[in-house]
Amino acid sequence: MQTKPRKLPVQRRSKDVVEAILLAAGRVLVEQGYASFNTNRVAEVAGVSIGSLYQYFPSKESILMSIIEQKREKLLANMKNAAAQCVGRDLQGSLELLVVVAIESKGSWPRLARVLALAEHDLPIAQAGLDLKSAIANTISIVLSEHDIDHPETAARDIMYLADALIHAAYTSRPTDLKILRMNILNAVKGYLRIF
Amino acid sequence: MQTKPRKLPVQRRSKDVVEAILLAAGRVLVEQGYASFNTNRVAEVAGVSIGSLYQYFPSKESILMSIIEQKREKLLANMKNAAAQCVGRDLQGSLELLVVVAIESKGSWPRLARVLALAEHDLPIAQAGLDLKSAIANTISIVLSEHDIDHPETAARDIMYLADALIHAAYTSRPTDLKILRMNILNAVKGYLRIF
Amino acid sequence: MQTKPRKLPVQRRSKDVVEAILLAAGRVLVEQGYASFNTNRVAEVAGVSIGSLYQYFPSKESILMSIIEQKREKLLANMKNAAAQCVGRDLQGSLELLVVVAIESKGSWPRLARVLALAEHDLPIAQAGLDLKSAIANTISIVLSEHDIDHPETAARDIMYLADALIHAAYTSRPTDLKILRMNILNAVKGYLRIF
Amino acid sequence: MQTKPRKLPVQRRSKDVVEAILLAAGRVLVEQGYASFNTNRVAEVAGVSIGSLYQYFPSKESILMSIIEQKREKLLANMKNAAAQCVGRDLQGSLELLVVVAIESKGSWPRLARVLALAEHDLPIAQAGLDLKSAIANTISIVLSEHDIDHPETAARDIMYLADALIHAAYTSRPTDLKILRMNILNAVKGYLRIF
DNA sequence: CATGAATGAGCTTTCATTCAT
DNA sequence: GATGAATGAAAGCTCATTCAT
Repeated sequence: MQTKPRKLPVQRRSKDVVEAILLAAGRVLVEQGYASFNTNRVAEVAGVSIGSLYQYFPSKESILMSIIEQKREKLLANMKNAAAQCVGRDLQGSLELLVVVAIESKGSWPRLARVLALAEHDLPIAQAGLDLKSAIANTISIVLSEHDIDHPETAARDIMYLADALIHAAYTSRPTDLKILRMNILNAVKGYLRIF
Repeated sequence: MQTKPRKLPVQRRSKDVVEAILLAAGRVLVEQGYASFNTNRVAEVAGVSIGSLYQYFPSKESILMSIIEQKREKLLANMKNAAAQCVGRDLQGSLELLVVVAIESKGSWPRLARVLALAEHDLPIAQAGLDLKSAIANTISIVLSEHDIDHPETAARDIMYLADALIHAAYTSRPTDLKILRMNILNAVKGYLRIF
Repeated sequence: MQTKPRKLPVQRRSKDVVEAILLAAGRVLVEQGYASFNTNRVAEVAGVSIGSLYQYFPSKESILMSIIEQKREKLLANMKNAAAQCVGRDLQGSLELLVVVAIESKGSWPRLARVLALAEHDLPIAQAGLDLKSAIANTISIVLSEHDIDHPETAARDIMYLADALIHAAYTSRPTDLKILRMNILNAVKGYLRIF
Repeated sequence: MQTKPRKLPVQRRSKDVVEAILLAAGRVLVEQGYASFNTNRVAEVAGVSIGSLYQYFPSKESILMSIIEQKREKLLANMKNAAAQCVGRDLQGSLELLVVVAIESKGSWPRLARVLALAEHDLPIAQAGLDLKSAIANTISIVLSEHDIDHPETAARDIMYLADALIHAAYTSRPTDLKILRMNILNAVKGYLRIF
């Protein structure tokens, strides 16, 4: 199974098509579920012919991978940005920044995040995706190290999962007060790190 | 789509068949992934004819639901048992008990637990499964109420997700020290509840 | 494919079972349609195990054939009886008698009669059923001969179909006045035979 | 169950495929019977892949419906045409015209007509098919009204069934003299209508 | 004989992918 | 490049029939 995009979309038009496909794929995943996710549907929703879809994505799986990478790249960028702003702050302030970014990122597509997690299980390990995940964890880990947290890598990973879980829980039930959510995550993280 | 078991396995033999199917389904989910989960494969792994599978499960989805219910029923029983032992204890001691039970339950099939949690979103709402989830949350919620925790229902739900996330994170990377895992969860929970 | 009943039901109990199966088969055909007619369903509706059903009917088709034969035997008996009473009457009176019998026979299970008539084409030619059909036509044909009708065999056959068609038409739309139906059939038959 | 054609065959090629499928379906129905009618067989006989079949027909049933509609549309057109030519004629002449059309239509596929009648029993009520049936009856009914026949709707329906029955009877036995068939139907109809 | 669990061929339908236009 | 009709492997599911109990 091919999983790398068949060609890099260099031209303007190509980029639009790729973007439309990824958008449509996200919509299908969220609205119809992973089991109903199929290339014909995606192409239709994207307003693109199935032939064109295969021009840019060599397989169904490659579409999923691309979405995952896309989302992770964005998250990584945001996280790096937040980490940069952490310099000079205390740990509590730093965590706050990171949590806000996490909520903003996942919170804007909470259902998609969940479906992608399911999809990732089914995918052949895509190094690109894993590398991004590591990079994100690493970004957090560096912030933690600067405040002398033990096992910063493990802690970073745990914190990511922990935040994800609470964000998901919040968006699963109805109306979500983001302030409270932020506070809850922060408290859990601080508890985990034993900062009181 | 039918999702209720077609005939209740009353006889010994039937119970064996149903058990074999659920076991096989779990193996397929864990070893081959959600996308490869299909009735033919499950029947084959279970050593049962496809016809027999459909005698007991009216649809592919009903198998998933049954596993989820089975696992949740066991967890609920364990949780109720733990909750009973919580009477008279302080909050910290109670939480410790509950966390241990959660780790023991999910920890014995961590990968399956994860796939099921994610797969659930792809399923038509199965009231039985949801009810069990509520019942579990409720069991925790009652313990929390006895110690005057605010919003015990929300807290109970969040704690469940939080614990799941850290258990999953722990089992995803390799060797897991259960004591440390327990402590980490407990700390996060205590932080979430603002008990220091 | 086996089509003859596997054993003649000599004992009382056997007769009941056979009767129950034929009755159930008729109900299934009428209520669920030919496509939904299957041995498991018939056995269930009959309150008989699928094993027992196959004790008395070697195949699905044999059940259909048996119903057809059963109904035809009854019709044949009634027709013969009517034909006997025709002796000495004029043609018009004779036809009236036969038409009344036809209406009474088909009219008591019009929907089933229709399905069976159509289903018969799907069956391997069952000599028993065909023989009965011929016998019925023959009974009519003899009456016709006695009044010097040309081509009495063809006429007999045509009259049968003609009557069936009008009976079916009548029962397809709602409330049916049997007197009018009888008159209509009689008029058509008389027209066909050119008796005015 | 889907029953409406999935995509309208606008292009030349599509039309060919749809036509091939309907033709093949008719052949299978006639040569192998309703019970042996299945999509794989139809696709094979049509020389089309099973996938293509499902591009144009969303279900097995939709194929049946399409044949029924196709045949009825043709019959309706012929009937309307005949009815138009009836203007100014006397009743006897009008009936003759209609009977000729009926014989020509049904007579060209007598066995198929029968199987379709059986199939129709199993189909969810397809409004299109029913409407066509009504339209045909209505066409006849209008002709009858113009000659002051009582209950023209009922009479129209009865005549349709009556003619079908005699056509079927004629084609069921061997060689059929169409002139005699026409005369027989006409006589029966005239008898039914009490025109002598 | 009665039972009904078990079987598996075979049917319906879907969907990833290709390729002629 | 774009298109979308066509393909067919593969999945979901049914049901006629058998056979161990």
